[in-house]
Amino acid sequence: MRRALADPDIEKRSEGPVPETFDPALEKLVEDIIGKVADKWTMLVIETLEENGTLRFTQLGKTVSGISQKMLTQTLRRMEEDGLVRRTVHPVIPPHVDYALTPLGRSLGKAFCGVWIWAEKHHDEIRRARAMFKAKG
Amino acid sequence: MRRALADPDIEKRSEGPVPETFDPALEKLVEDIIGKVADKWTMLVIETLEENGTLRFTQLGKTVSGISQKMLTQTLRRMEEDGLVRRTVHPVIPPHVDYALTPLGRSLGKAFCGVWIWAEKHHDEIRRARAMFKAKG
DNA sequence: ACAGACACTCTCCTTTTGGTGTGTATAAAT
DNA sequence: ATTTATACACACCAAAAGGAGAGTGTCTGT
Repeated sequence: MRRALADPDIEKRSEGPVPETFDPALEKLVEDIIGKVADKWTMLVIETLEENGTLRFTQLGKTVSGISQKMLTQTLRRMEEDGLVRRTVHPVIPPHVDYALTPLGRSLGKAFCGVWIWAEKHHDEIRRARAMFKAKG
Repeated sequence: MRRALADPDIEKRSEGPVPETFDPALEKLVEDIIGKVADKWTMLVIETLEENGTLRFTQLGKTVSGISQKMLTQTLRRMEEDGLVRRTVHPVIPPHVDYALTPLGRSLGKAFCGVWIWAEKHHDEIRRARAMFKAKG
């Protein structure tokens, strides 16, 4: 993926993860999506909803450790816009709104799973790498 | 993963991606790692190095579309610190430095692959969701 | 009459992020 | 003597991210 390089001896020996069609607009969209879904809060919200099923706003706020109200609202809105969560408003008083993952959101959760597992699996290796780096530079 | 919820009827029906030990410090480390590796530039650099193998600084700059020199240096340093890339300095003049993925970096690339594939696979669905959201709100 | 619950919104402020442009060391080439 | 190439570092500045806290509407409970 991604063209370029003025240098001739690079190129080929590629084998990108996905068979590409090299549409620059689509590429931009995909990068945009990646930029959004790879957001820390998005990932944590997905994880929380995966584990707990449907949750209300304040419950989410308590569960996603360290998130501010503002960020929670913002994250949820964007996720709703992208079709990752379904927002259900029950018109009662006091207000009752709950959030659940859509199938799309759940599929993203699975895709992320690989990264979580990677992090859990390799954190030791990373800590050692950091120590080495600090020690020798 | 992650405790809490004052609500009793939540809890259980969990089944997190990874068998946890609930060490809060480790959890923080993992979140920190996620926060760093899920960075846009990190992902793009990994992808570029995966496709092209060893590259020099300026080649990377040209290949990773839109990255500034500053961000490239910064990203590479952090990746080096975390053991994702190996930085090799050839003491010649003019300077020659090249970068390659470590096995750890390559394994992260594979983990990310799932997210890339997800994005490529579902971008249509997302576009439709966005259109719907704009239309009805 | 007043407080409380809920799901926000709005404003203010600080921190972080990231771009641009300039400087540097050194030797070879012009 | 000047230019070129390389891999940055550093300083300055604009924009974006994100936290804190107050406000809002409406009904219920005291």
